[in-house]
Amino acid sequence: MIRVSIFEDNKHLRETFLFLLNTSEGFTCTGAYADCSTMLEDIAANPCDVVLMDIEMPGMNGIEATKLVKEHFPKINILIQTVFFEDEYIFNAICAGASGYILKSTTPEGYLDAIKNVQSGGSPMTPGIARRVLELFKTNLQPAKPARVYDLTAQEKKVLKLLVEGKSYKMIAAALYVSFDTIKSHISNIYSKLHVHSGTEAVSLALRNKLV
Amino acid sequence: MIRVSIFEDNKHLRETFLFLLNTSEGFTCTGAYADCSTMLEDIAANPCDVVLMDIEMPGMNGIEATKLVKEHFPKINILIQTVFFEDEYIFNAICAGASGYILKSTTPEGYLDAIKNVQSGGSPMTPGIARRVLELFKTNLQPAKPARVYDLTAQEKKVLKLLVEGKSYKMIAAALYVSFDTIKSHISNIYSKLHVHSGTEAVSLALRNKLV
DNA sequence: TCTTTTATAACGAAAACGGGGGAGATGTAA
DNA sequence: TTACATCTCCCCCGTTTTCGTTATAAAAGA
Repeated sequence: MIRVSIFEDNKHLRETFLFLLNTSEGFTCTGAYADCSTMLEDIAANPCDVVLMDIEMPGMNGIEATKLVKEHFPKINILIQTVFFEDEYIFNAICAGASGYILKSTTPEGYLDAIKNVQSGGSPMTPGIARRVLELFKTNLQPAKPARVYDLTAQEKKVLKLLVEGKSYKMIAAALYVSFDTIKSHISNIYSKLHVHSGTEAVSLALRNKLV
Repeated sequence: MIRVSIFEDNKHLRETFLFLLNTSEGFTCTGAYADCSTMLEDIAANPCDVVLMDIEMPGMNGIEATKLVKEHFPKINILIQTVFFEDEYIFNAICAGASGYILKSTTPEGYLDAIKNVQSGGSPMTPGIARRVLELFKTNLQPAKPARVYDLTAQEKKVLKLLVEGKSYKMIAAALYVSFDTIKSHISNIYSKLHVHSGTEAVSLALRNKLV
């Protein structure tokens, strides 16, 4: 039995979902709300597994609400449903922690499938949405990696990592249980391998090239 | 009629797909190949709408192949199918231009649905894969990341930028046409605003939070 | 108007850093 | 075996950075 909470400002739609869930095998609706003003209390009072979240709502919108729910109830799977097919929304919804994103043009069976899907660890998306997600993924996250290793040894990588964390030579020495001079020696070697001449340069290069 | 090319090294699977496609309404298989050695010529000789691509193949792997196909035939939709449920593969496949990613555990009907889906502009993904994609999306691509501005002034931002580029105080002073002591002063202010106590820490924080 | 912020600049001292050399103890590869 | 690389440590030396404090003029805000 999947417990679902509904946040949807349109009365007709909200009651349609409520009816659909309560008359379908394996689903139960634990709450249907018109806005998110008392959302956290509502969910706390009526626990659920999945939240069906509208984006466009008076007061707090569905994306902000998603973020909040995820902060307080990280285990709840949130299924966004909207009429908006826009990158900005998709992008923000995903980053807010939504696990699925479907359009309101979805059929009732599609809704139930999506809820089942999201609850079993999937991420249902209207086909076109999924394509947009991949496009966003590709364009925003291009090169994957230059993957150059610069031939740093294991110890040197540890030292570089600590350096990137802002540690001083002294602190790095303490952290690795070796002497100050050993760290100096390692760092000197790191600099020559990375072709840099200062800690700031090394950190910059390391972070830009994802060496750490 | 959706024209499909198959790249799959397993003979049994390859022939199964071939049979499935040629006996299903609305599909036709224009070629079934065991490797990608002559892939571009194969596709040029037998045009298709969708490529069903295996990842693990002798010689060129499916991800490299995907990249190549997309370069030469950008309109072809590529559906990756594999036994591997690994972030690294998913990530690279998407970046290579794949439009769908399904596991080989998918049913025959699932395959046909996926092919139809990918051809009509969707991005079919095995439920768990979709979830992984969203996770990767979220972790690799923090939302625009305004986060905190730390109230750095314009001049301080310039100084920080130069610091991140690995410049020394002296070089920064020269670059901004001010005195060495002025830079000392700015950097001191930057550190206190950023709550750091060294250049490496400042650079690290600046890059991580995309302040520059 | 008065106050605050910003950018500029200076001095001094302690701490940290960067570069140079050398050297012994490993373990592995040729 | 002889190399080679790695990790460890030490010394010296000069430079750079960090952290104080102080101060002035300009700009912006109340």
